[in-house]
Amino acid sequence: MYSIGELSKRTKVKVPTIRYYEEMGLLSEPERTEGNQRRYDAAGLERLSFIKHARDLGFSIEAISKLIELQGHPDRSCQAASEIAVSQLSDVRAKIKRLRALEKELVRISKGCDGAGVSQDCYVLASLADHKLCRHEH
Amino acid sequence: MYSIGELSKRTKVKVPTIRYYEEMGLLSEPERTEGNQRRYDAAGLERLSFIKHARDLGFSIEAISKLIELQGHPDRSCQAASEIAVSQLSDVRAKIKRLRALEKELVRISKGCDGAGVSQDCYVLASLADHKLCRHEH
DNA sequence: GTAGTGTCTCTAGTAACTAGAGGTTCAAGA
DNA sequence: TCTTGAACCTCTAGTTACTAGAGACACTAC
Ligand SMILES: [Zn+2]
Ligand SMILES: [Zn+2]
Ligand SMILES: [Zn+2]
Ligand SMILES: [Zn+2]
Repeated sequence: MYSIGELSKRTKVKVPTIRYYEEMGLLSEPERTEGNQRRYDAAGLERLSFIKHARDLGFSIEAISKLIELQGHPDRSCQAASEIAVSQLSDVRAKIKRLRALEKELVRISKGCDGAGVSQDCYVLASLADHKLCRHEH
Repeated sequence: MYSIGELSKRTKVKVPTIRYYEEMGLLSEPERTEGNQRRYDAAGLERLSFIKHARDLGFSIEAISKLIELQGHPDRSCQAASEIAVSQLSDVRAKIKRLRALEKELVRISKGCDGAGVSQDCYVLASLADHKLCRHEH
């Protein structure tokens, strides 16, 4: 049996976050000591590792909820899991695309100013004031 | 003079967001009609366009505050502006890096499951349960 | 038995908005 | 001039995924 602090050390998930996951329904309520402290078993540890891994990969709490629900029903179709993964991938790709556009623009903007001048002539400020100076869509 | 709705149309910033920017101190309080409605002049429109553009480029409200402050003092050094732009660029690059790592992993994960199977054998669920299946750092 | 650390619940704060309630003002047409 | 409907007002609360802090209790080791 692990205390919440033990679990935290093993999973690198902070203690308040573990409690938060419980409140959100991702973790089922663990046993308690007579003094009301949480005690987790191996299954609890596994479940939290799953959640941590999914969070690290950018899945939302809601998506993880659905995945865990599915995990609890081994004979159900995994179509939902596949859809969640695909949608997560396309989210990530959309974000990358947007960030690359921003990157290009920001490179131009920061190249245009070395910080040695004066606010009035600053290329950074001028660029923000006028989208027409932009070379790319964003 | 523009009403808040006019301003919203011209800048594509939603009405409640304009009020929010005012509350955050990004926009100075505009004149009001006798009936207490906001009326903006050309300077207000310009200011909001600046904010919108900076937000589109991912700058935080706090960063934009500093940039606007600088804009109000044309003879000050623009070093701060340069630093803000550089730091924004490196933020964006860090995010891209992380997302690319996630993308690789998610490609592997979603390729491993077409949704036709059953939860018990699902590669998506197995991958989330076991980081050792991962091919990349993330 | 006591000290010190860990744990408990509860509230509030973070970023940047967004939604809704309940009420007032404006502009245009009859 | 009157009316009607859209736009506007303030205020509160909700969103996401936590994080921080207060004040009190539990556990472990010496
Ligand atoms: Zn400059
Ligand atoms: Zn631009
Ligand atoms: Zn599957
Ligand atoms: Zn992994």
